[in-house]
Amino acid sequence: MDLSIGEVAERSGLSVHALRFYEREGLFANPVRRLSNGRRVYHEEDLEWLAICTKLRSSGMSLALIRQYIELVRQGPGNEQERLELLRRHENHVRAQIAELQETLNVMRNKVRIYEDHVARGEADRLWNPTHRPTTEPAPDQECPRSEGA
Amino acid sequence: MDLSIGEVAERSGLSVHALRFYEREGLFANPVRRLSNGRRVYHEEDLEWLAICTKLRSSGMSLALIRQYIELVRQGPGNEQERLELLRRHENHVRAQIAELQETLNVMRNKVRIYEDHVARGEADRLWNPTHRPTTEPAPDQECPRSEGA
DNA sequence: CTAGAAGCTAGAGTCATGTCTAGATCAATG
DNA sequence: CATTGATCTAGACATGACTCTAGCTTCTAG
Repeated sequence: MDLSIGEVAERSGLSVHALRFYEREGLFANPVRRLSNGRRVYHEEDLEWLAICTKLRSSGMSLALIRQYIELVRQGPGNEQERLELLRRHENHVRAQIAELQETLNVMRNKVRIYEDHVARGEADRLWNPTHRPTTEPAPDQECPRSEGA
Repeated sequence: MDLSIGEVAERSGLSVHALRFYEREGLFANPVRRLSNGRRVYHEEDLEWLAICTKLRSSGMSLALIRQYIELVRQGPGNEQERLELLRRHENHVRAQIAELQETLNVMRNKVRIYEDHVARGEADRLWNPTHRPTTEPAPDQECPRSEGA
């Protein structure tokens, strides 16, 4: 079952532009074939790959890394070790991302509130006690207040 | 305790360029003050904010969104509802990211192997049975093979 | 007083990841 | 046969988030 670039675009969710771009970037395992009139022909396996590809992309794998991987695939059997290592590295990367995101959630829950209190108190402080700044310089090099100054 | 831009850069992990850039982009709650000689003065609370900021960034919050948030903070109390909503939206975004990353891990575990099998079989197929392609056109418009052709 | 480090501004450059345009070809249709 | 729509190529443009440069000032140490 042959597929045109338009069909692949529709089914993969990528634009035809992106598909041509991916091809230029060498992201297809099998170089995309052409009809005698120059038009690209895709097959189901390309869609499968694009689905994986999109998933990897959305997890933050760069096109450069995906290309590295697909280059190994293109070289054929024998380098499974390297492929695995590459994927493992990304897997670790993904795990780290997840951990960091979890932490960000905590930050958002706690720290942001605390920070807002800081700001609120800071504002109040400045409103009521504008003399708490000068520390580095005696007199002429004090900070010039911006909005409150004039 | 006043801090120069260099000190803040060192302690925040951001470059001095980035700090000036962030300022231009309006990412500081309190506009950065200057000494009479024009140099920026930062304080501990700026470092705290930058820490949060960096966390939000690393979780994929865009500078634009961070700016929206900090603008609400700048407007002072009264819009806590909006701030919360903004953070909640990002929180959901982060959750979605985590879910997607988990799924990506599964994909990497399973699908990639399967895909590689496909490719392997596909290659073998083509090597041993080069007649399985022509489907759309009778004869003159068959695909022109690329590497194997010549 | 002078050299070197650190700051300043405005604006140009970079990188990744696409998106869009122009101008041409080709296929199907009224 | 003319139009419409899908495709092609090469290359320009866009965006986000920085990064770097040029040219100048200012601080600090010797």
